[in-house]
Amino acid sequence: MPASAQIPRNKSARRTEIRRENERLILDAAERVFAEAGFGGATMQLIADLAGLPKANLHYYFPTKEALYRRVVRNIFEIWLDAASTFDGAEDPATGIGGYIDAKMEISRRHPHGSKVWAAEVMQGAPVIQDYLETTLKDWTDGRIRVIQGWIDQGRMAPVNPRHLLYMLWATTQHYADFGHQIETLNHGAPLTERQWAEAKASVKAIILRGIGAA
Amino acid sequence: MPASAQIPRNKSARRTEIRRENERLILDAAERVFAEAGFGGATMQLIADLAGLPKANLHYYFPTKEALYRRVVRNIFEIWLDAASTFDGAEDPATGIGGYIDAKMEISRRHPHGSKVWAAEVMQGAPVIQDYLETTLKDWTDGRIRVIQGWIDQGRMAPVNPRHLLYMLWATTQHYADFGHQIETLNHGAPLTERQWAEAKASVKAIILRGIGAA
DNA sequence: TCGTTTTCTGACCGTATGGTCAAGTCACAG
DNA sequence: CTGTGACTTGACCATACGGTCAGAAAACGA
Repeated sequence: MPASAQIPRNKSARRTEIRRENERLILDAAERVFAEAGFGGATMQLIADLAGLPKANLHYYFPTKEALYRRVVRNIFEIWLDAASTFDGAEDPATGIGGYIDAKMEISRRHPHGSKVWAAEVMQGAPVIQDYLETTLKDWTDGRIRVIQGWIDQGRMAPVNPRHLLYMLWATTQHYADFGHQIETLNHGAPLTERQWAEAKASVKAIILRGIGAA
Repeated sequence: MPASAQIPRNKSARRTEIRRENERLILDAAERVFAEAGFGGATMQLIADLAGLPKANLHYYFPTKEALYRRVVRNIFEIWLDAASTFDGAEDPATGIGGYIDAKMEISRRHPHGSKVWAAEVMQGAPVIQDYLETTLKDWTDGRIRVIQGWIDQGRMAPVNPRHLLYMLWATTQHYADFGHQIETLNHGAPLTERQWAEAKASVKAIILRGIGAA
């Protein structure tokens, strides 16, 4: 049993690995470039350089610039939807909404590029993900509105408009990603520290939870 | 005194008029195209078509695409700063912050394109207006934080972090412009009605003012 | 080792875009 | 009416970009 042999568990494990690794490199680079330059301002050459691959290689894995962009947007949308689960298990608004704020703030912190790509896509009229807005997002929103309305009916929180509450949650949490550069500039040009992120989360939760009478 | 004479108050009033009118046409078209396609995706040809002028004429009034873009961004920044005045005259937080919310919501409604251009610019790291962030915006922010801190010290509102309160105000109000398309999609594809805008404003004010203990 | 399939890549192409220019047209002062 | 200078515009140019392709290299199964 020679130790030199590469352990190909199943057939062509190495090739699968290569493919996965390169797609990862390309998607990471693309997310960043799309975020920093927008779809129109991004160039395949720049993405290729950042990924450390020749441009032609990008077109081997992703046929067109738009296909690559689609994948980037879909990825962030899925991350975004995952955070939604926080909402579901909760019994009371303080836990459910507080947890949702924490989860979305964490996404803003961990995936600032993806967040910006999503924002830019929506701002430009969602040419690529309009169907997601009309189906998945709409269903999710309607469901969450029902949950909030339930809390209101049970007297667990003030009778606010659930839809606008949701918009406020989205706006406030995403702001820390999308306008991160502005926040950084107003923070003497330095990124928020661990402590400052905690302060931000606490502030947002404090104002909103008290604002809906669930503090 | 022949009535036919064009009343040129000062010299070459007609030419001044032509220039002003054309710059207006170009800036309006540019604001919209930059908002819908981003700086990189916008083309001078598209802006020219929308303005109803030949492309070469755009370059007569604005030497480069970037110069045109600069003007668009500066314009929205000035509108944005004007709304800030609402903050100043107020004695108590309910009036000051409530008025600021109204003013910024109104800007989101009246200038959705400009708002998006501004957002995209900041998201991309503010390559054009970085100096504004570091000077004007920073000064304004510091001043307003002092005002809010004053209210807190006087016991007129809860001791929230003034900076994060400001961020929340910006985020929430701009959301109605920047994510207007998403909001419209979730509103059965229709723009918000007069009544719905009023509801939005009222909801935002209710939650925030109660959230800071100024309701 | 050998043939097959997948991955890699430099060179190339057609097009679209920002910008230029020279020859016009028009406003207007004298 | 005429000269001057501001405005207009179709035609043009250089460049950059998305995308293609043919052939080399590497991985793989037998």
